[in-house]
Amino acid sequence: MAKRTHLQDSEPRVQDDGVPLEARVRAEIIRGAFPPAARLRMEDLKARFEVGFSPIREALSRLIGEGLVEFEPNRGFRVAPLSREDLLDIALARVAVETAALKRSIEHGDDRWEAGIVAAMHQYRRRSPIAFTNEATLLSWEESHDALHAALIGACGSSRLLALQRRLQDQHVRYRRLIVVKEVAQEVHIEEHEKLVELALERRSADAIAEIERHMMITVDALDQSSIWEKFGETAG
Amino acid sequence: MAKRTHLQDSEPRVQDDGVPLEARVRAEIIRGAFPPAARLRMEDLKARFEVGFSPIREALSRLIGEGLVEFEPNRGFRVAPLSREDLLDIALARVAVETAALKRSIEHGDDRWEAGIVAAMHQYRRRSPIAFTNEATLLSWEESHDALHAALIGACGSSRLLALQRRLQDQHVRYRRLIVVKEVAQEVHIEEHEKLVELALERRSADAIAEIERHMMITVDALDQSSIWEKFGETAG
DNA sequence: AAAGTCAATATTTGCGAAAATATTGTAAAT
DNA sequence: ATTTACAATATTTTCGCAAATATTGACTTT
Repeated sequence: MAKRTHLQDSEPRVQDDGVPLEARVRAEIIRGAFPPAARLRMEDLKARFEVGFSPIREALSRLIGEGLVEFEPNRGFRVAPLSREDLLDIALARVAVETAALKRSIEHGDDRWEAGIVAAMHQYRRRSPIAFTNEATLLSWEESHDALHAALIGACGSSRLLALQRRLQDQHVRYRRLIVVKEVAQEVHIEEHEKLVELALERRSADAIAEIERHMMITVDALDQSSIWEKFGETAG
Repeated sequence: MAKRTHLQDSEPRVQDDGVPLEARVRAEIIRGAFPPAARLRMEDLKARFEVGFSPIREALSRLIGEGLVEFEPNRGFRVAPLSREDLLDIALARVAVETAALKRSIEHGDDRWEAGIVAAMHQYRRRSPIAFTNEATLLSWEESHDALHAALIGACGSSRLLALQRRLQDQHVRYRRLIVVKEVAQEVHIEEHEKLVELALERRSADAIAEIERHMMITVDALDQSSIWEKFGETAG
């Protein structure tokens, strides 16, 4: 008889089919369904996603490239760990990618680009609630927030810069989800984006870039003020 | 730490086998062993690399994230296609990543960083031959060239920027291999790098960045002067 | 005790058959 | 001649077992 090792029965089976397995696993990781650095045992995943070994290994292999999963030969896959240092690295890389892309967008963007930003900003404002009562509200807000950032660089004309921004943002979201978002003062957050949008539309490249650099530290600061890093055994250097 | 107190009596085949399959496939693709956009049939790869389906699919899945392979569900994998537009995109993204990393390196680099650059420049100069008579000469030159670029940004302090640079460089190399490198005037090429090294060591950030931006167009220009794009059916807009 | 040995167990990795899906080729209908 | 239908073929994709490797634990030796 197979011996029961440790069951990970906290989360029920994920069923959403028709969606590629890779997307499903990615969503689970970003959502934080697995603890950071958790081992991803094949048997567990097989049961959870109700597929065989091959598709799972393939999906995880893809997610390595997205920075969400790590791999060591013969020792399997694990969720990418979280640390303050890593978050700083993400913020750094995002600044590099996103400022370059924004600069180009500001140079080349037409009125369609402008309209996209205005629309995204509107939706983001509308979806910023007083409080996050349920998960749907949070997800809706997050989606509009990320869409605004995407709209701002939408005219950069580089598929690679766009893809990199998306990838780094996914990695960033894992950290954002660690804080009870209540802690993020909504008014201030909205104002920052309004400022950023304004600068972009006025084609004030340098100022917009400076704003992004500042903006990217929000998550770092918020997490520093919580006591999250201690939980991960981080020395927070 | 895996301790090996008693040796295995038969040392396994160390030839190709010690190298992970992913690295072998990547090398083949970068080398141009498969034509751009070529379909990668499972049976073919299985025969070529002498492994089963699973390891191949896994390796290819990883290479998607490196931008060397494309995938379409139920239609399999293919080598990432090449085009002038794509090369411009790579150059663009490289400028974004590499200038950000170089700027930070110049700000934070210590004498160890400087020494690394000087050493890399020396080796690069030594390995630049009058003519590329055989493949080994080419590979040796390429390695030293890429190592110099890595050394320049080595003190940027961001593992993500370093990884991105490496990844984009791999993609870039596929294009560089298209030209008979003879066409690249060696003296000019060396001089450009000497200039770049000089500016970096003198901590002239803005000038060094401008030099990189200019430098990144070399491959584009060289390929434009050849008639490569027509071969790919490119309109070369 | 502490460290080493070795068997028992757990887990990952590779393999090829079989299922699922796409592509091609042929013939009938418009 | 062009399109449609459908069978025949080719290819991808999944699955579970078996092999390879890592981990655990009980037992011996120093």
